[in-house]
Amino acid sequence: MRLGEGVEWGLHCCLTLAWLGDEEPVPTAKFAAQFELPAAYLNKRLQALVRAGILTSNPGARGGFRLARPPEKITLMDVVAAIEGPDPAFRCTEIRQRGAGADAPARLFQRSCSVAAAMGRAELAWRRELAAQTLADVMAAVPRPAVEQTRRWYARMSS
Amino acid sequence: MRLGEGVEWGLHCCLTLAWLGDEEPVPTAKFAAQFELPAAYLNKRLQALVRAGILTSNPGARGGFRLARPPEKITLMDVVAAIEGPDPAFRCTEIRQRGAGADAPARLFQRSCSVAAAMGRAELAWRRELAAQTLADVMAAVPRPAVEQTRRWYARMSS
DNA sequence: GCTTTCTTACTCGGATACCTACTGTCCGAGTGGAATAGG
DNA sequence: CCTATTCCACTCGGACAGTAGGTATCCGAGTAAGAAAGC
Repeated sequence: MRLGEGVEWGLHCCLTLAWLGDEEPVPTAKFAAQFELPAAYLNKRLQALVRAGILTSNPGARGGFRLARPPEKITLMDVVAAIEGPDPAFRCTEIRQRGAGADAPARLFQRSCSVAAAMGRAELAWRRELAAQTLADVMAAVPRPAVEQTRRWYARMSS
Repeated sequence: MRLGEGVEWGLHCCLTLAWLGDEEPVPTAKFAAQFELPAAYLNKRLQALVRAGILTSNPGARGGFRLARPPEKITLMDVVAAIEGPDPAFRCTEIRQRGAGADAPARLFQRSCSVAAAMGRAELAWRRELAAQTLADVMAAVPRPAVEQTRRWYARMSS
């Protein structure tokens, strides 16, 4: 099982937007320079966040991305779902109904597969934990000097 | 994010072994027939379970797989970890240290990345939920007639 | 000085290539049980 | 009837091909800000 790199990128970009405040939008190129990432591909991921309503984008000169709502109202689940998509990690293909179960009465399969149910409970726990943490919570865990370092870097870049 | 199909296959095979009892080992071919799966590939996954100490295998005629310990002592986490590998789903690549953070004092990065820590908490919740459920628990959730159906199928195959 | 036009820089969105990892197949080696031959 | 040999079915383990999805790049279209030209 693997989460795409885009999740890490998206979270760090949102975090950067959060502590830069809402003064001016940040273009993809700045994020790409900050983290040494491929700009075009990063842009694809940020667009996914826009489609999910987490970011807003402004075209044209001095355009870029902003948070669509305050960091307290953006959960990690929002970001992960926006980038990874809505599909569950475990996908039941109903192998119980194939082969040996093919000629069994359909009544046996009305209740959902117990294996899928158990895996689903675990995944639900994961989603709940993600939904319980907001961008603001993560911000609070970052030491002040690191935040200042980023702020200074952005101030230097915009001059 | 996606879990490989092997997880579903492995769980169903273990479950089948659990309620067939420990009378005689089940070869890969029978599992493959039961679920209509490619035998050689399924065998690869079962070997992974053997390496992890969940199953034991007997070579030679009338050989096959058995559970290495009773179902109460096999958690879903054991099976998932054996097949999916030990790597975490979210992998922190420390992008905070690249670009803008490259010339920052190393002291800023002694504490682990807050984003990785938050994602790690969610993943821990997932693992805990998996570890809290044993094969015996999942067995208990399967209706009796479905179990009988499988038992009959195996009885018919071994004759 | 004010308005209009033009230029520039940026985002958006799609099309495309690449590459990793998952899926699937094949084959030779080794092993244990059963059948067979010999005593 | 007992023992030893042979044979067969099965697992083991690795090598290798195919495929789906994630990664990465490029380019044209549309848009907003600023510069330049005209009134």
